[in-house]
Amino acid sequence: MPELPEVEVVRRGLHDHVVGRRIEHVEFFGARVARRHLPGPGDLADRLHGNLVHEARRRGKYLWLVLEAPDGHWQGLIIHLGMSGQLLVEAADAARETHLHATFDFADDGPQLRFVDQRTFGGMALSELQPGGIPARISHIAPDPLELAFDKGAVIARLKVRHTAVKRSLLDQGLLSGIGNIYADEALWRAGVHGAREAATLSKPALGRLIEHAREVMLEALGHGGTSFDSLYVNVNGASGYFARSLDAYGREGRPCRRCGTSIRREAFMNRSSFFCPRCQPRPRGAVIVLR
DNA sequence: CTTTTCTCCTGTATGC
DNA sequence: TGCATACAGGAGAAAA
Repeated sequence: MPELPEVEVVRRGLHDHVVGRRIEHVEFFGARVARRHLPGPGDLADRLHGNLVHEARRRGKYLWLVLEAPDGHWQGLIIHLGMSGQLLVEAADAARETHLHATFDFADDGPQLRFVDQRTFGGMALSELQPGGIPARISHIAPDPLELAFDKGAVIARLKVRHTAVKRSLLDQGLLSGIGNIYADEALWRAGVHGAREAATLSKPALGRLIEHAREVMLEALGHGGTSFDSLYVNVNGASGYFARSLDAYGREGRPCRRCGTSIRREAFMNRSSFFCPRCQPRPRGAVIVLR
């Protein structure tokens, strides 16, 4: 499940292996991955032909390649990995993956870029670039906590008027981006806050600490190459990250809390699993937020 | 406007 | 062994 650290690892792979190269030929297998490009995959492939890759950028869980078309027009190719998307750099004659959706060949003798996605929640789309360099199509995605543009005070102010669960707010990519289910649970565990707490009921300092924990846990995960539970998340060379062994809450149901020894619990929340320590993260009194 | 629910997808695990 | 069901969950559309 690629979240910010995992996507950043992939971005660095694109920087190392794709930036500076000219796209020669793109092929899509099926229409699903290019579904957000309304004219269809054939049109998208045509529009990518001959583009020079200037940069690989990221905001939250979104990646984009900064491209210069043959006519001098600059544009962004947005790539989202969804749940199980992978970008792999491989020799053109390497064996075809089962869920291969796209191949990019370049105008050099170097390796191919492939998009492989089992669940096909991922996708690609072209977008104009706004003055700040952010693609217009993801202008609704808020800055992530690792960006210079991230304004912690502004995020705290918006959380203070949110009448919904604080975990739901952490997952809201329009409020702050990059956090998914794993790092939300980790940040909440570190902060000692139950995810069902109404965001507005937390003090500003407590909200600030929560955001800081989210930032720190994602930075640590990045330092370990990201979190992998299986072969679904890998870097462009197909290797897994090893932060999973450092997780304190996510996936640790029934195992002792590393802080107090209490058994970690798992509960369904927002149609997802939430892992928390019932002692360090007490359920909000009065339970204003409905769990389902 | 804010908040919640539904839907997309397929491999893996589990129960009967 | 086979079949049904639950689960993993990001994000956008639609509904409330």
